Amino acid sequence: MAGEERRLQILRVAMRLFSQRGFRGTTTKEIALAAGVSEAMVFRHFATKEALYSAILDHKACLHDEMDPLQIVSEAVKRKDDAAVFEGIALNALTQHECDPEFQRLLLYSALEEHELAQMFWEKFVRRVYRTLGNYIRQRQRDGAMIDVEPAIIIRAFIGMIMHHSLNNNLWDRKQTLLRISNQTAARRFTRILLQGVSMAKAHPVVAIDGKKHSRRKKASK
Amino acid sequence: MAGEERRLQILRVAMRLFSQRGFRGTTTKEIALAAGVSEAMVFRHFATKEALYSAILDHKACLHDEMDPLQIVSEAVKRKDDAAVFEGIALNALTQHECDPEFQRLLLYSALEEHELAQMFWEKFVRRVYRTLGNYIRQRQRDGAMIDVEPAIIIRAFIGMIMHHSLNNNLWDRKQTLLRISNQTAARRFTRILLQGVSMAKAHPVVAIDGKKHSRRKKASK
DNA sequence: CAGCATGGTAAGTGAGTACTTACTTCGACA
DNA sequence: TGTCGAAGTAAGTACTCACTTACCATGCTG
Repeated sequence: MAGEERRLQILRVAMRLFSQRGFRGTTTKEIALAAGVSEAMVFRHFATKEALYSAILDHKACLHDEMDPLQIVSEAVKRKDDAAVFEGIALNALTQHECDPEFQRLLLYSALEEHELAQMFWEKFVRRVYRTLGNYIRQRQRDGAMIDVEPAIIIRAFIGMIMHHSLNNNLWDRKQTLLRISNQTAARRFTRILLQGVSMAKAHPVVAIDGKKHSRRKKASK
Repeated sequence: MAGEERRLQILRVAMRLFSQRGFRGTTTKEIALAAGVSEAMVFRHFATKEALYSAILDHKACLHDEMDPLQIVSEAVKRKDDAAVFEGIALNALTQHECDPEFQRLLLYSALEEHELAQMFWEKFVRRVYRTLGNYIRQRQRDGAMIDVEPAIIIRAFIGMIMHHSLNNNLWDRKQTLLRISNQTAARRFTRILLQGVSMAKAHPVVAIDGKKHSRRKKASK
């Protein structure tokens, strides 16, 4: 097998094992075995185990580098179609997490182990999401379409729903015993809750036991 | 130092180290050193490293066992004061995560490493939250106070906001550069978004569980 | 005082672990 | 055909790991 080809193969195998067992939990021998070569070959292609790990995170991270999450919904952004914007982002994220559950595990491991490349991913990717999506939200607030709270809070609530749902599906509750819905449905429902939650609609009436309505304290905020 | 006392001391030290570096990333020698005893003492109190780990998770988990998250807001539940119910739960969780960031890390590590006790925690604690909070939500749906979607979705959205926010604060963005708000504010804002998001208000007429009539988008004009 | 339970340690042990070295195989091509 | 370089390996090396053994010290009790 040619050099570059083998290198990639080892990389892929290692990626799988690292994501399953973490950095310290995976031995170079196991990687070699799973790749069908001797341990020495692993060290011919990657100077150290650490270098192999870094190569993997680099490889993964650079895929996400190019991707601007708002680009995929740029049409909807232009139309100011909030539902399409948020649903698009949600569906895209959920689908990606579903197709590549390795990545989430890898990222979590590296965050826990405080690997610098996890932080790099955060700086580059997450920060950009907060910036670009934040800009969009600010725009919509100026339009009078959304309540005037710090955009970062709205983003955190939204990303929280999505990430937590993904985390549930491929870490905690893989059988989906607590909640089994399609990504489409999840994206639609979460978006609906978020958008109605930040819309300008007046505070919702709370129906009490006696059936009387007493409006909740004037928009608790501030 | 007396036996039981030493045992607890080793447990606490190990808890700290395991939460920082994970199970495989922590050596028994380090634990002994940090506890100021010889390695042999660790093994006098805990048969194996695994047993020590289990003792820790047990210790932590049993604290959470007794705690019913709805109990803390039982007054509000009786009054059917949704805002107080959800805000109380959120604030309680956020505060706990802030006081004891070790626990979240420990739980994440053990979930990634597929330790059975992480699953036990999930089964016992999370499942109960979904059950009891689900019952409350169903009640409120019958009252006509909340939209008729699967309660688990609402719960997932809510817990997602909270957990993700905590995870941000003590794993990804400890300096809180992206969003720095008090737990009170976070609880209030998240609750507001959720409750308005699931209220019967007509802000976003997304009819159709069946998906027939998608007449959202009406604010394009602005 | 002997006996012994309790709290403690120094110095191992064998099984890994990351990484190295010295060697073989084999196809391309001058 | 000879040789050169790249793909590949078996068998180390030096070290770390969880766990053990054999022993010490103190103080309590009959």
